[in-house]
Amino acid sequence: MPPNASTPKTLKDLPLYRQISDSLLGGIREGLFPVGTFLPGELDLIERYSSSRHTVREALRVLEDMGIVKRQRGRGTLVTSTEARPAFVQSVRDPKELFSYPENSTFRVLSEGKIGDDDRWPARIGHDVDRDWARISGLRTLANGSPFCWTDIFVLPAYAPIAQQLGRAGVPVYEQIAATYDETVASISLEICAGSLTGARALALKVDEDTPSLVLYRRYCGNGGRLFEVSVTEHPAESFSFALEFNRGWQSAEHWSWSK
Amino acid sequence: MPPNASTPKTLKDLPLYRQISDSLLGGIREGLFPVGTFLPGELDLIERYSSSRHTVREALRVLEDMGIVKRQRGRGTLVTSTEARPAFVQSVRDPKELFSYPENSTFRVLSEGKIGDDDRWPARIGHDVDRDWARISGLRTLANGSPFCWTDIFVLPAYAPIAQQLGRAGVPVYEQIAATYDETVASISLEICAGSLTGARALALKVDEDTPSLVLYRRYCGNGGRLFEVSVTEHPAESFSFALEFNRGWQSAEHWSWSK
DNA sequence: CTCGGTAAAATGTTCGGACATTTCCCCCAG
DNA sequence: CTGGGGGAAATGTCCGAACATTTTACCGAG
Repeated sequence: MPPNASTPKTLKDLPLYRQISDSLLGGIREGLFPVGTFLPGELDLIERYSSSRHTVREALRVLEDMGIVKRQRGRGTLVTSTEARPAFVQSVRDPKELFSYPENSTFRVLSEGKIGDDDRWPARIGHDVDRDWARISGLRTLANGSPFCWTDIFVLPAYAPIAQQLGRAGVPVYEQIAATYDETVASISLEICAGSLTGARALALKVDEDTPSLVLYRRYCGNGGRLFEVSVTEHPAESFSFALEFNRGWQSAEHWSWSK
Repeated sequence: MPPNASTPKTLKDLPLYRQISDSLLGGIREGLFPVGTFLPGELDLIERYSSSRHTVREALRVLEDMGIVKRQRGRGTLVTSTEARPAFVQSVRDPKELFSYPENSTFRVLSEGKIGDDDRWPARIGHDVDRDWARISGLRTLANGSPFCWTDIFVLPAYAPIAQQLGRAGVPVYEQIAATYDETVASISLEICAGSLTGARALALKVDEDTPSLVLYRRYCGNGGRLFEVSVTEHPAESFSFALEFNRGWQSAEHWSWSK
């Protein structure tokens, strides 16, 4: 427990419009502005927070993007929810962040297989890589109890040396692998990070913990957007987003079975 | 074919920032600003469009929300895609819009059943309604080839008279049904519209075309947000969003089987 | 050649003001 | 009681300006 319990972890100097949106969200959750009612008008909020209209509107826009309120011209700002719509599109700079998920997230192993066994993976995958790929697992991710995306995880133990190198430098390995997969498809991104699996993930994938591996995440989110923009390198511009051809039948029920 | 082919359907007077974002998007698609390059700086755009920075930034925000560009402080505005991330969260005022999907959308029937046969539907559903519910079908919706959401469609032929009434007035029927389902769960919305199914949908649901029916759409999108806010009434504030309890196992593979 | 600092460039944040458009509600005429 | 008009209220659009923060690139000292 931190010494000063009342201060959030990163209070710092949040922008004013973020402070206002946080304040309003707090009021919504405390029942000050119940769902179904309208928030005070913008001019009212300007007085309450001694701010400008632009800043207040920016705060309201944050809440709207979160799915908390819905603004309607001529009517007002309607409170529609107390919980934010999960924002899964985010950028990560550190591979560790790939393992951080929203709270209350759980994972379930749906299926396992070996690359090549599966009609999901057409000939596009290089045959040399094919031999080394060890394991595929489809994970269904549940955020707050609701499924929101699928994650296919490929572990390449044979690439352990490269993985260690990737942990430090990154770029060369990326380019090496990027050359293999040079086709890009929207809304599917292939993500790479080096590390070792631990805990539930290692158990699910039946990989020894702490075994250095090159892990490729292929994520698909129903929203159609890239779930992550991986920037393990120091230069975010070089974040790779090469992708596999998306087999439209890849999620047919034959492939998915609950392991319970 | 329209008489004047070059004019969009609703040119009207788009806001300036929308005109700018459209112009920039056009340039991106024409190759003026290829994916991976940076857009001109904001000050540059201000000169090009003889506008203010606020308006230019608003235009860039539109593109960012579309997933076309990614803005990075201190670096610039990076072009990341030529195609917009599907924006499925929208409001509809006319029930007919519920039938309008993004272009290139297709539907596949995944399973059929009768309400009550399924553990997905707990006792929360009133038994009187239970008898009248005729058909359930789960549709997987593919937008531009990518699955993005599931739609459960319930057709209630027994409600045909009410459906016709709903087609005109709307509100009373809403209230009548809303009284039955009074619990609200986030991210799941039950949507109602009256009409008749035609074409592929009628075929998929094995319902005669043009049979007046009360159709309930229960949509779930991986994004966690309501897919539609249905406002068939004249007062959007009364748009109904009552919902069913979300059974977390409802998408287990046992229930989903491809019909091919 | 490497490291460090510094300046330039780009987006982010904030303020102030003005007018446009939509919605809602009251009131009055019929 | 019904319909329409008009005003009030609320959000949307747009302009101008200033400073803050981050990133990049350059350049000089060692």
